Amino acid sequence: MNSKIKIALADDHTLFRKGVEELIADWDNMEVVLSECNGAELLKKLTAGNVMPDICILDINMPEMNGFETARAIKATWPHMHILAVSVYDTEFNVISMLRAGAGGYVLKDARPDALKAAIEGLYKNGFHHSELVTGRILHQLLSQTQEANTASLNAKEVEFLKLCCTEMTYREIADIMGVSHRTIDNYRDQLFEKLAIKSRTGLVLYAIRTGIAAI
Amino acid sequence: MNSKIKIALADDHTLFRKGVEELIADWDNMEVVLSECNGAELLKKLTAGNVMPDICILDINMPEMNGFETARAIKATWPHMHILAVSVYDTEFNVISMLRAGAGGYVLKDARPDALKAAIEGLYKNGFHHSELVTGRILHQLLSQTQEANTASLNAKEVEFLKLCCTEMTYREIADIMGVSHRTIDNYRDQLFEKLAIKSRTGLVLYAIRTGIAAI
DNA sequence: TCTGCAAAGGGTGTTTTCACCTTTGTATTT
DNA sequence: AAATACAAAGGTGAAAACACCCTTTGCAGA
Repeated sequence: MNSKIKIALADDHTLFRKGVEELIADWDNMEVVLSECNGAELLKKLTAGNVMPDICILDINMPEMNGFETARAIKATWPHMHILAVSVYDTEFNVISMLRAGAGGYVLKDARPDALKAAIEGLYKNGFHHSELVTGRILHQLLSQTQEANTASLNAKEVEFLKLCCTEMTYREIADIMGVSHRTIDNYRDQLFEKLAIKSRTGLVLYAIRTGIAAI
Repeated sequence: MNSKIKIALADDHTLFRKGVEELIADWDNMEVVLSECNGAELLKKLTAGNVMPDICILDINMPEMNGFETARAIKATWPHMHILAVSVYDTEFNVISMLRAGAGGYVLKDARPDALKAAIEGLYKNGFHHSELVTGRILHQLLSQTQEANTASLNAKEVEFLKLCCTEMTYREIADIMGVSHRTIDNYRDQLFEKLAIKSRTGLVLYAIRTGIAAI
């Protein structure tokens, strides 16, 4: 064996992160060289350049800088860095967005440890690793949708609106907070309905929470 | 040292659970004797009676049987069992409900490992363990509220209804699924509004997700 | 047996949400 | 200068959500 696979972790759930560190410590072909609580911290450490990991394991839902943003930022500077996404949710949207952002693999937090190990090894060796589950989901999604639509890049207004939707305020009250007419709020809502294939405020709330846009 | 503190885990996030197992394995005064993916499984194992842990660490958000239900069920049969609640969320409601359900301590998933260790040891020794954060929150909540209201013991119908609220179905559609009149659904909703001090469907959705009633 | 309570369901009216389509102002392109 | 594009905002009507108050039914306890 030449040398160990160097791994960086970013996850705001410290207990989870420490747990993963312990798991990896038990595997003799890899080691954790960086362990940060969010993407911004990890980027700082990477930029400092003291250690350069082979693989970054990123939680999708992080404060400050979430998994999507972090992945894009890392890929922008280090295009060959391998990224493994970790999340509690396995929605098609999450998986696809993370892969689009440059991740080479996707592991759920309720995966078994050997699945994590396999993902890390596969990612290191081949540059990607996908479980059958994820492959199946992605194929289904990519095939079943009529293209576009789900790119779902939301602008700042839409994100702010979505967050406010996750409260008991009516749209009129949200309009007041955002300083626009309630008609404009109607437009925001209708655009999001269209863009995200949603039909109700409840749908917006669920979407915002699942994607981590709303903190809950 | 006499013998190790025997710990049972119940958490549907396998990776997290395995991580905690590893952490505990590093501490020489305790050991994991049971590790299950939900409350129902844990109860089965406890009932089988082959091993009896000193402490049960329960995730609040589990499918099948969540932390609240599991804690109550365990306390009903083994009133002296110590229960440590673990959750991603630190809402007052979660903390208080869990303590009411019989938990002697509450740890967040983003806690540091030594906080977990301290909680386990404190719980074993004193029967309870509360961080200053949790103590402060509870005091605030208990003092600031005008009593009652938040007992919030929901019956099976209400729980089913809340879960269905976390979809894009209208109340009429929910009524069809539940096999009751949409008038009855109005009653369920109005009762929950009253009971939980909520004013809108969005509020119900947020409540259901925060408490783990809805899986999301 | 009577009483009272709780669950299921109904009536009615207001507010909010949703759908769809139009107008206005402003900035950018050609 | 004209054409284009887009965000903001208005109009209108239908559906859904919310509020409040009422009746029936069944069942448990005095």
